[in-house]
Amino acid sequence: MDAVRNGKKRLRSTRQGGLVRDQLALGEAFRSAQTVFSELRAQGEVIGLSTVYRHLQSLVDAGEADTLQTVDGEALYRLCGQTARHHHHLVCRQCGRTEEIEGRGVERWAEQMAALHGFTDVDHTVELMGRCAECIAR
Amino acid sequence: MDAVRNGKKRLRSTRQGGLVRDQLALGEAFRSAQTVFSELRAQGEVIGLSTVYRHLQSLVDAGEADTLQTVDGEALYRLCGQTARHHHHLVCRQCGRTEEIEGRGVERWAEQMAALHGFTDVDHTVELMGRCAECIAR
DNA sequence: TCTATACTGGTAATCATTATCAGTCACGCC
DNA sequence: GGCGTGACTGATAATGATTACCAGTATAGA
Repeated sequence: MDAVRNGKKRLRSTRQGGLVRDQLALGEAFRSAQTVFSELRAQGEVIGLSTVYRHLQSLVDAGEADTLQTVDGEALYRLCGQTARHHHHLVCRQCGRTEEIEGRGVERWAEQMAALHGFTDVDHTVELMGRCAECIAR
Repeated sequence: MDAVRNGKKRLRSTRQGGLVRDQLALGEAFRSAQTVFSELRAQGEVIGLSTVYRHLQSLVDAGEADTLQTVDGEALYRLCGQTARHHHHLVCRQCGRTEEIEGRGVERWAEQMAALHGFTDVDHTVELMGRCAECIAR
């Protein structure tokens, strides 16, 4: 980790921070740090890979971006709906299109399971991946 | 990947294959490939890291082991209940104890969500992590 | 026993991510 | 507007898990 970014220290707004955020804002789909970095560089922007990672992490910490892991362990990011509410994702594994879905059902189920086995402090990871209507049509 | 291990080729039973399997059979908790490797080496067994990875992967392919990813992208393995049935896990993040849980509820929910958004071929990742009763008592 | 070939394991290569650290720049203050 | 502090930047090295290579070995059937 890299010092405390969300502690008392005040944050600065920088060109690079804006770049990362804007780039992420461009699409609906989840993108990896490497991808965002390449895209920015391809546009001729001057920015470092570390910086991209840092800003993505900051966005996640601030609750402004969502993150999830691919099966091969790569982290993907995307700007989060203003929804501070807890939610899950239904991701198209072909085009990356993502639907935010609400999971009251799962939440309840998770709680039940936890209680049933005497667990507490239970977090849950729930992601759905499939093929969206458009990709099927194609 | 490393050639096709579950194709037509017949499999051989080897000392190393047994070692990996036995080691995994020792505990209830999920363990990483690196851990299994270290444990075996610590016991004085002669085995290579590549081999451990290969056998763990084979076990997963054969449906004899379960695998899941930690938040930092490390793959964990454990022998699977004979249950060929689809199931999920409730893992204690402190001691690693794991309960296999059945998720008819989630399955249904996942299907509903998929249908609702026009997705098909939907896979789901559902893992619960918390603290088990014993760890809380301590 | 003999042979074909699946399996092994040390080592090098990948690849995403993180740590370092000197240089830069934003921002509050005078 | 000029200054100083320290947060931010980014090139590079390091890390750590996993995979690819490949020559040598051992298994199972003939």
